[in-house]
Amino acid sequence: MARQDPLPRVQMGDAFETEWPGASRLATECVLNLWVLASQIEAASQPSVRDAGLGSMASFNVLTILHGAGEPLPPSVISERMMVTRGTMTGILDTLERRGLIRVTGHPADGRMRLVEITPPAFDKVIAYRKRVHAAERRLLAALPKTRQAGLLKAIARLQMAAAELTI
Amino acid sequence: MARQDPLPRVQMGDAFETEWPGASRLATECVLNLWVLASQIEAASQPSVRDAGLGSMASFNVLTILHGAGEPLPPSVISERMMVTRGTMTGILDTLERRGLIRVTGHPADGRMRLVEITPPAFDKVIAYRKRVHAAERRLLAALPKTRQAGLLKAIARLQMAAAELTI
DNA sequence: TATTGTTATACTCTATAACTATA
DNA sequence: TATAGTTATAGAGTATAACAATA
Repeated sequence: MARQDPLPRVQMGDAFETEWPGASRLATECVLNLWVLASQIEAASQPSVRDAGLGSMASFNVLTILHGAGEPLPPSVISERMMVTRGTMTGILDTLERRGLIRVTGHPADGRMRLVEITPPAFDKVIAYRKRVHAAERRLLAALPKTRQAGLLKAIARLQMAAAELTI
Repeated sequence: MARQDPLPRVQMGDAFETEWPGASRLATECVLNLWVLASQIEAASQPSVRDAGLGSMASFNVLTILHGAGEPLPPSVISERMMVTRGTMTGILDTLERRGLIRVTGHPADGRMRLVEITPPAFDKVIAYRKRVHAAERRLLAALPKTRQAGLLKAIARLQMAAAELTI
């Protein structure tokens, strides 16, 4: 009787838990293979983001945040959501502006702030690209039955909560 | 009766599937929150890798590959496993050598190749760091009962197989 | 001819620290 | 004083393309 379950990419040896006292083989394999899967998805995304005229992943993240917000945002808000410094954000926004993907204006109420706005061409590109992304997401998750998808999402939600206090 | 299940960080609106024909809300939420979780883990790892004297994430990946291989490897093998070009690998190895974490020697059989070896101090640092990592992995996964952990790993394995052919 | 590694070049992202302008 | 943004500086990682050495 042959094995039917697929094997994860990264597997620890049988002696893992004796070699590493205090470690859990199952936990380590979960984390490592989660990271491998995320890398696979990012590797598939990166070229397509570039080909769609949306620049790099960091640039695309800014556009996604602006698109999701539905309104112009100040750089400080974007830098907080992306967990980068304000200085880093200035550089990313410079790149985006040079490519014509955003427009930066002054804040009407607070002279210290600026407002970042997605341009119409960039908006259209984001729409077109998201169509392809959502279709790809559906194809990918089709590897799991719906009930397993729901279970996966629930597990991820629990891990997100735990990861918020994770220290290494 | 209050809700007990944790909610994922990223949630699509109720109208998602009508706004994006061909999309699956569940699939999109799975992929996005998987990416958020991976980002959380990476954000927690990055400073600790640096503090452990192991440089950046790319440097640490090289050391992990060498540590796991248990023998010196040529740069071309490492660059393939990390999915970066040979030119990029030259730069990463330069950084590692400057920090005294690797040693590079000539290949005894093929004059075109070189062999990259982890240094004893780097080896010790990797051991010490992995102890902490494996303990953190166990703490993180403790958010799920063992049977859920096993189900998660199986789901990840299936998605890895599907992701290998993913095009966006 | 094919492969391995290096170099030159360029770009993006990243952080820290000092600075200006505004609140 | 505190906040928002920019600039200067530095460094890491990334790719492409051309190149030398070796197989």
